[in-house]
Amino acid sequence: MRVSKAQAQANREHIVETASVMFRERGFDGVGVADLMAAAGFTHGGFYKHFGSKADLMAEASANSLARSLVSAEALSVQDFVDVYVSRDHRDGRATGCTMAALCGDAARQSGDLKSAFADGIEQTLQTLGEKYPTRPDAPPGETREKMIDLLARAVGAVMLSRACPDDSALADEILAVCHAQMTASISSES
Amino acid sequence: MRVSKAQAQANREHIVETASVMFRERGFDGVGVADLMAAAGFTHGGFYKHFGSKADLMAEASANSLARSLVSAEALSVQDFVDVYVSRDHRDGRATGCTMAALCGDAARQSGDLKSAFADGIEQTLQTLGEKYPTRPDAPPGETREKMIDLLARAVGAVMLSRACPDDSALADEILAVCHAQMTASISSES
DNA sequence: TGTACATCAGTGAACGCGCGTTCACTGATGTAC
DNA sequence: TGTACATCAGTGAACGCGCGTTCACTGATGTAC
Repeated sequence: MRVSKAQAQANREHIVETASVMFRERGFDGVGVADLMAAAGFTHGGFYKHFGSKADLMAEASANSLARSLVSAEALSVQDFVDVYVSRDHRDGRATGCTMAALCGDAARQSGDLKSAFADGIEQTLQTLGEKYPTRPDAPPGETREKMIDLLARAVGAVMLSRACPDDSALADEILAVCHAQMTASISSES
Repeated sequence: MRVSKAQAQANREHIVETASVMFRERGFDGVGVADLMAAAGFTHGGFYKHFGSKADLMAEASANSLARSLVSAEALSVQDFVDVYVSRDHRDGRATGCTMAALCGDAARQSGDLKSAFADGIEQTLQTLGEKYPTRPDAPPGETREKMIDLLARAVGAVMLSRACPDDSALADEILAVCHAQMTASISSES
């Protein structure tokens, strides 16, 4: 049952989108090709008409969701980013949250292709955040970038540590609340 | 071939130790029971004489390496901790480095037992770091703990983001260098 | 202290199962005339 | 525009393989007398 070119392209995009959600929820190893294709509404055999291997899809789905997360980031101030990112909603919504926080631990053990996708995503995030950050007239060159790198590491670290704690533990919430406050203080002391 | 009680206990500890290294290197899903037992010098069948399941060992190995990492932390000042932790050596030595940075992404998807081990490890680390941190006489209660939570999140986030970048990328080194400098500035501005 | 027997850490074959991947097949789409 | 044929997205059975776990067995250790 051949399908129109446009439909095939739409199906492919739907598979990538489904994969990016499932990978964030369960990790790369926690999602099987058959699992994924069933969730997308297909049988597993057709997978290899679209992708060379599962590893190829992992890289493509990661690149996709890393780039996509910036769509919302572009509309936010740096303080808004912190509010949205270092929050219980984000911590509890792994499947639709930031790909860095969901998968950077797994990415460390993957191929260069996958890591390149992550590096590109990190770089784009730093650019987008930097453009939203108010710069002092006398600021040394690179100061904004340095602050954004530190801010991103704090945000990712806070969410990941909070997620590693039991679901209703006080520590999980404390990590988020404390890091949110400290990051907010860092931002406002500059502007 | 039965083995003496003391030998059996030593063998068990050796398996836990081997597992904690292999899990940090390859992730929980990347290490099979047979793999692990072979690396420890045994055949796989004996595994269930020591542990109820692979998940049980995952929790025990995590608790073990989370507690063990404090042995070195106890001898360090907070600045020494930052120097050792936010470094290329640590980033490139996943197998023998901090369990939080190696496995907290995986921990988020595991059972409550495993997450409890992580929460305990985080709590112990915060305690140990806090005891090393100089407190101002007029500091409000909880200030030290808040600073240590933020510091730990920054350290873990920096190492994990750096590890997610391709092996020889400039960005991977930049993240470490920038976060190290920012964290150092945060520490010295207080003492 | 010496003997007889129960215990149990470690062995290695075997279990069912799900994995990533391949392949012959189907039939609607796209194309050539 | 209509017909004949090639293309190829999607199907579903099948592949070899490694997974976590079980089990009958071995034989040195630990224990009871």
